[in-house]
Amino acid sequence: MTATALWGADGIRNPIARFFAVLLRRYGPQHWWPADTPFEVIVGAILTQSTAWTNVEKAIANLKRAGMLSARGLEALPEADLARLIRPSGYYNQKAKKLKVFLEYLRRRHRGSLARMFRLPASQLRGELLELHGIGEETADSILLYAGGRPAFVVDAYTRRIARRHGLIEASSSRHPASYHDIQALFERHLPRRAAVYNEFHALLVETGKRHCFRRDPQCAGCPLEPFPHRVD
DNA sequence: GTCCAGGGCCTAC
DNA sequence: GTAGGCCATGGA
Repeated sequence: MTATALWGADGIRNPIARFFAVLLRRYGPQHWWPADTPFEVIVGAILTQSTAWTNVEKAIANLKRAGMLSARGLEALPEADLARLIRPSGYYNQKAKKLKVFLEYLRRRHRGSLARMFRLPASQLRGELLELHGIGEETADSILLYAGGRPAFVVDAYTRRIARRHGLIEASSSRHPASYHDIQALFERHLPRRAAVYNEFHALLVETGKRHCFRRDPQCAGCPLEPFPHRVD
């Protein structure tokens, strides 16, 4: 995937497309999501909530080592044992409960089959996932995109921060900060509606965010993205 | 010791 | 509707 293939060779008009091109050139394809199966993606999406991925890797490795990284495996595991195995990912009691809630939903609603689950229209599936305790908008979209291959742009803390600092979203009057939906709609409006594009872009935003876009350092030293505010409608 | 990470829920105003 | 507290480990 190249930016010119996506937007044509005659120059890239919108800042969002330019950001994508710059990041792809700088960091290359990110090969997300780092998981062997869609089920592993979903487990990872829950475990990575407000948690460094390195800690999630340890938890996933524990589950694999125990031979439990499957719907059947996790269902057979008492919640306390599950919590113990995922301990390195933090918030382990909360996350054990969240995983159990999802497993219950998968079994009851889709007879335990992810293939059945992903047969639902994306908007309906998103709505059902949001009903579950422990799955909010970002996790639901991560599941749709990275496990289901659906074009749902994922908005995470880095995406928000980068969009704000680089002027892609309105300098939020603190009374009306841009909502998840606003930011998602902004990106989706300016990108080809393709899962592969959303996949790569979000991964690249996280990569540059981890490197340059720190919470308490608006300097963003070394950031490859254009620093000045943009008007994006 | 302090800060932060690929959020989400709950409660109090 | 939204700000603030809570959940918790591990690396920098």
